[in-house]
Amino acid sequence: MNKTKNETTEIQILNAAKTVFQQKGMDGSRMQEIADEAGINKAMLHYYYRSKQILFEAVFNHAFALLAPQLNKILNDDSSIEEKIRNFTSNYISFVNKHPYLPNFVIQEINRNPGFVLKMKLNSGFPNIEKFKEQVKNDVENGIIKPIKAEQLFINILSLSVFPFVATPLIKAFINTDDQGFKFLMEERKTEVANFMINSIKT
Amino acid sequence: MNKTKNETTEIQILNAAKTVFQQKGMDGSRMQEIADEAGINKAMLHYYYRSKQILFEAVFNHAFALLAPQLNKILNDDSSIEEKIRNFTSNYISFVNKHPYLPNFVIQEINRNPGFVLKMKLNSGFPNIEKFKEQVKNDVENGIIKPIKAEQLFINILSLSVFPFVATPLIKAFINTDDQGFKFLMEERKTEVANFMINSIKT
DNA sequence: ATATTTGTTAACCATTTGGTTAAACTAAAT
DNA sequence: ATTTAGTTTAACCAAATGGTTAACAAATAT
Repeated sequence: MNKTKNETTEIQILNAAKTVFQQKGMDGSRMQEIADEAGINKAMLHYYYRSKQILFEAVFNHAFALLAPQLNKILNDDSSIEEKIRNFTSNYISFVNKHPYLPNFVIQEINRNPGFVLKMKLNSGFPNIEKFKEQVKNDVENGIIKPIKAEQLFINILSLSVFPFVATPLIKAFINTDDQGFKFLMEERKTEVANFMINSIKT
Repeated sequence: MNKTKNETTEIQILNAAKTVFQQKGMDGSRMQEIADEAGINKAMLHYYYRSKQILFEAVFNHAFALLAPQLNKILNDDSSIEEKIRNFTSNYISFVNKHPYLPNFVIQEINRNPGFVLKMKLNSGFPNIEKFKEQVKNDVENGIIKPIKAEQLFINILSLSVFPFVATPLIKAFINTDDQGFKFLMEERKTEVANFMINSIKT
C-alpha cells in the first residue's frame, strides 16, 4: 500500500498558495491563479486540499507558526526586559525583510475572520502574556523600570515594530520617500526603536 | 426640466456601500449585499455609480478625507511637539471609537492597490511631512527634545496610536482580554501613549 | 503478470457575480 | 393634458468561480 502522496506536488501547491494568498488575501485569490503559479491543473488543488478554505487555513497556520515564536521571545523568555526589547525590535525587522507580506496577511485575515484567532488560542505555544506580566511587575517594584502596565508595554513594542510594515505604502507617501529610503529608515529602526522605548521606561 | 438627482437615494447608497466595503473590503463585498443594505434594487447602484470600482473609490476617498485632517494636525499645525503628541494620541483614539472599521479599511485597501495612494498624493491637503521636519530639527537644535529624526518620530506617533486598532483581535487574544477590557486599555492609552513618548524625547 | 491504489488531466457543472436592458413610473415644465 | 427628463424595477446575460467527474497513467502490492 502506498500512502505517501507525492510530496513535491503538495509542497509546490503550498508554496504557490502562500504566494498568492499572502499577496491577495482569501477573497482576492483565485484557485486558478494558485494552480497556474504551481504549474499544475486546478483539479489537483482539490485532490490535495479538499477546498479553498482548507488550503487557505494550511497557509494561514503556516504563516502564524512563523510569527508565534517571535512573540514568545518577548513573552516567555528568561532575558531581561531591556534585552527583550533590543532583540525583538532588531530581529523582527530582519524577519520581515525575509517575509514581507506576512504581517499584513495575518492581520488582514484575522480581522476578516476573528474566529480564527480564538481557534488558535487553544494550541499550546500560542503567545500568552501572563509570564511577561510577572516580569514587568517585578521590574517596576524593584525600580528597574518606571511604572507601566505589561499590557501597554507589550502593545507599544508590537506597535513600534510591526506597524511600519503594515502601513508601508501610506508611510512612504507621507514622508516622501522611495523603496530605498524606506528600507534605510527601517534599518535605522533596528536600534532607534529600542533606544526610544528604553529611554522612556528606564529609571 | 428636472436635473436634480434624487439625493436621498444616492446618500443611502453611499452609506450602505460604506458599511459593507469598510467591513468586507473591495474583494469581499458584493453589489447585491450593498443593494440589500440600502434597501434598493441592484440596478440602482449602477445608475448612480457606473461600476463597483467607482462606488468603491467614492467610499475610499470619503474615508481618507476623514483621516487626512487628523494627520495634518501633527504635520502642519503651529502647536508645540509636546502639544501635538498629547492632542493626537487622545483625539485619534476618540476618532476610532466613532469609526471603528476605518483605519483597517484604509490600510487594507492601500496595500491591495498602492497606486491609490500615489493618485491621492496629487490632492492638495494630502499630509506631508516637510513642515514637521523643520519643527523637529529646530526643537532638537534648541535642546527642547533629544536628537531624533522627524520621520522616525512621526512613524512612532502613528504606530503607537493606530496599530492597536488595526490588530485588535490579535492583541485581545495575546493579552487575554474581552471587549470591555480592551476598551479600557485604549482609554488608558489616551494619556499613557503621550507620556510614554514625551518621557522618551524630552530633555 | 496483474490487480489495486495513487496521481494527473481535460471537460464539465451549478452558482455567483458584475453589469445591462427595456419597460414602467414619477414629477415637474410646457 | 402632454411632453420630458429623471428614477426605479424585474428580467436577463456573459463571464468567472469553486468544485466535480470520469477516464487515464504511473506506481506498488500480491
